[in-house]
Amino acid sequence: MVFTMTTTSPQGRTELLRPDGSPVRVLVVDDELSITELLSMALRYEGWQIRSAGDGQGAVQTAREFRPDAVVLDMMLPDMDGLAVLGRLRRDLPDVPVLFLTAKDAVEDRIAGLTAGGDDYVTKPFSLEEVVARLRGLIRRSGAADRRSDSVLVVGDLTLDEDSHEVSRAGEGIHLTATEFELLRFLMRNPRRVLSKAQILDRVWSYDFGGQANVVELYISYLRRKIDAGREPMIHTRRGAGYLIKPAAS
Amino acid sequence: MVFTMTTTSPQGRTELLRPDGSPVRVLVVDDELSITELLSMALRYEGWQIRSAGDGQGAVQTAREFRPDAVVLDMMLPDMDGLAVLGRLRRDLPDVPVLFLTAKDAVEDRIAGLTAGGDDYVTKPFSLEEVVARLRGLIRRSGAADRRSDSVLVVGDLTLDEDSHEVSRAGEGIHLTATEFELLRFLMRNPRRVLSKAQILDRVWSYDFGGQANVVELYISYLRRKIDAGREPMIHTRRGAGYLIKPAAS
DNA sequence: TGCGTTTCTCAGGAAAATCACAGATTTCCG
DNA sequence: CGGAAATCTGTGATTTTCCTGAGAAACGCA
Repeated sequence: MVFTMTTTSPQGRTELLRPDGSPVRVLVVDDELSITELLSMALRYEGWQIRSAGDGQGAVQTAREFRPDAVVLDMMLPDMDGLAVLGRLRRDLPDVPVLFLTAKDAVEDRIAGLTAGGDDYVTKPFSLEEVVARLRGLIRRSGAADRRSDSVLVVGDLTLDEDSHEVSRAGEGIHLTATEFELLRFLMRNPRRVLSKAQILDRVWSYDFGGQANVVELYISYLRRKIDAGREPMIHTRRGAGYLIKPAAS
Repeated sequence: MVFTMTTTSPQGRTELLRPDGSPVRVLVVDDELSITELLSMALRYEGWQIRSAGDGQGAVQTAREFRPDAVVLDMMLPDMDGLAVLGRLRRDLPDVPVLFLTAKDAVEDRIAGLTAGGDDYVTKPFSLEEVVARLRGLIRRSGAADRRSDSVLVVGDLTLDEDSHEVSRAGEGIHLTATEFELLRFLMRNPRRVLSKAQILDRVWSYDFGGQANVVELYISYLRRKIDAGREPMIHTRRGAGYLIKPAAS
């Protein structure tokens, strides 16, 4: 199936659509309600259609009739092993890409071989930006074989490549740390739109982050040094509201 | 049949296509479900169309109607000998190339005779990179005999010949061990793209590897000594994300 | 069998990234 | 202009991630 990119979202964001123009469908499987709720909300915000399940049984059943374009699957389910669920899912939907959720320390053993099939995983606790980015990648790549990968975000003379993790402004390469990269990606995916510190914290930092809220200020400061240094600034503060990024020209 | 190479895959990777533009078809035959699953997933990711069978009977039957462009065949099947299956397959598809899967300790001379006919084999446990590479080779050669050049990967002044296993940078030959070669091949097949340690491990090491994840770091270190030694580095670390290779120029 | 090569584990150390804290600076508003 | 609130940023502690030397074990080959 070929997914297309359009910029017709009400937010003015780029979003993925199925060939018939209907929204992408994602199935979320996790036994913790708080996680499925969190993910459902974040993914709906992407304009996707979400269905969720709390166990393997439900997952297989829902998948059969919902026919999702991608699945987010917790490896630790009450009724069956993540791999068993995967097997059943694959029987009905042979090509559906799967994003696994796994505990930080359980990573190495059972994930073996899974990323080789084009699937991917994130460790708990994750950040929503990470999940969304990985899902977008999976969905994009699962599409028919003949489309250019549109993995580059552009705002003014600033570009960010999600595949190579390369960032450059006015042609000049810029090195960013992992957190800086995710923050900039979030900003660039929402250009000209004010994002509150709370929103940023919720999206870019993992859901169990317990630190001081001013990390956002700190990382905005880091980004400015690297992105805006000496140039016309692109990152702006809206005092009392948040931050936004926009092309330097306007 | 002549297969053509295009670079239009969503990953920006080179991929094989049949003359009519339809995907290459591969039949996977193994009695262990986990193996057929693993291979199916990995080969689908190459953009190929996969069908699998769990025994000789099913293999012959599936082959008859699926008409694959290549077959991956475990020599150890429950119902019939690998040779018998081969014979039957050849009756319907005289020219289809076969990649044999064999146990490490299996008698090699039996295989040796078979591979003389343009077939090939890998021993279990295998790495996916190896299987994919061999299959690509078989399919390519079964098509037209005269597109040797396609077996050379080039990134900047670094070249790697998948047929002769020769590697050179700036014209200077470099000796690599088997593992180093496979790692470099994987990197070079995905230039300018960040590959996580998990992806690399899943692809380059055999599916039953149970060791420490830092072998990847170790072999990256080895490669750097040989590839980047003294020169402008081509292998880059994206801390917290993975590694990527790109031409020294940019 | 014996020797050189290759693969891999282990562990120390270096480097980088993350973040808390607090003082400096800016903005807003009366 | 003055003060309060909000934001910015320098410093350094802590944690995470990565690199690589040394050596053990497995392998390949004569």
